[in-house]
Amino acid sequence: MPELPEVETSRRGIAPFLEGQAITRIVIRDRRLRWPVEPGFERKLTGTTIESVDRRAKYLLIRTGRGSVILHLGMSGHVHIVDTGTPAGVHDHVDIELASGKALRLRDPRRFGSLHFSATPLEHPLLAALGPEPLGPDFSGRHLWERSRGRRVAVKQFVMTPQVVVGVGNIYASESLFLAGIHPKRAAGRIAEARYERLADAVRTVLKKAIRAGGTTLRDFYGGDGEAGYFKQELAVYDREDLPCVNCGDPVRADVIGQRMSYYCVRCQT
DNA sequence: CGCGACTCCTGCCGGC
DNA sequence: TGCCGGCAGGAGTCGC
Repeated sequence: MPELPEVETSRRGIAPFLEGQAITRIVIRDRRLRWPVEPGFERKLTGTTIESVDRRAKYLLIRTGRGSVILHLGMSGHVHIVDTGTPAGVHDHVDIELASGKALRLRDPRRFGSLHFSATPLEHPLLAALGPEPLGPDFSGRHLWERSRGRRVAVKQFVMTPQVVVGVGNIYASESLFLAGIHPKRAAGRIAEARYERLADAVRTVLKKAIRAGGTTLRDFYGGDGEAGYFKQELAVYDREDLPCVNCGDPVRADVIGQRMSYYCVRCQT
């Protein structure tokens, strides 16, 4: 669920409920996330007022007068707005209760997500070394080309590295490489700058499209329907093993690259 | 430093 | 129908 588009969709969904609200109480039912939630987390935030909800990479940043909540949803995390006092499910680990009577609730069955507090979140060790935002001004084919010189890893793994560029997860790596016509196993250091320009364009195109589809997901999300994937219909290769390539009709291949399942067209991607 | 393997955890799906 | 193995949209960490 939490690809960059879904995190961005969540941000847009929750921000109106949070901004300007005082935090009245924080309830943590299970501190065992990817890293244990630090003692004193609640104390540092209770009584402060939320100024904005931002996003950096796949991290949500809830900014308050005293510092920021740094929230990562991992593989299975969701945030949603509930009325304070709504009974919590087994995997509803954290509530941030607001003066309005609403609460931000974090649900994360696999507990791969994380929750931190920092006065200077962009300098936090988890965020300090991150690469550029794919939809921001610092991301380009030139950037990918420069960073990939001398690298022998498969380009798919390269483009999924958060220190290279953030927000390109397993789905969008496959989709972007298909759109750019680049074979996912090709060594990152052996791809010309012009092809990286095409890849950068493809990443931007795919992510923007997914964010638009994510807007639709949001309604389902709040309706408690889960994220019945409307953007799933738009996927060209991901999860389409043996189905015809939308471009040439050859069967889509599925293959493990760097311990992650990958999908591509042998004829269209070189 | 780069790279590949491993790790955390639960839910769900397909196959038998 | 029920059980079981395998796999899942992330990414830090470790050993070489």
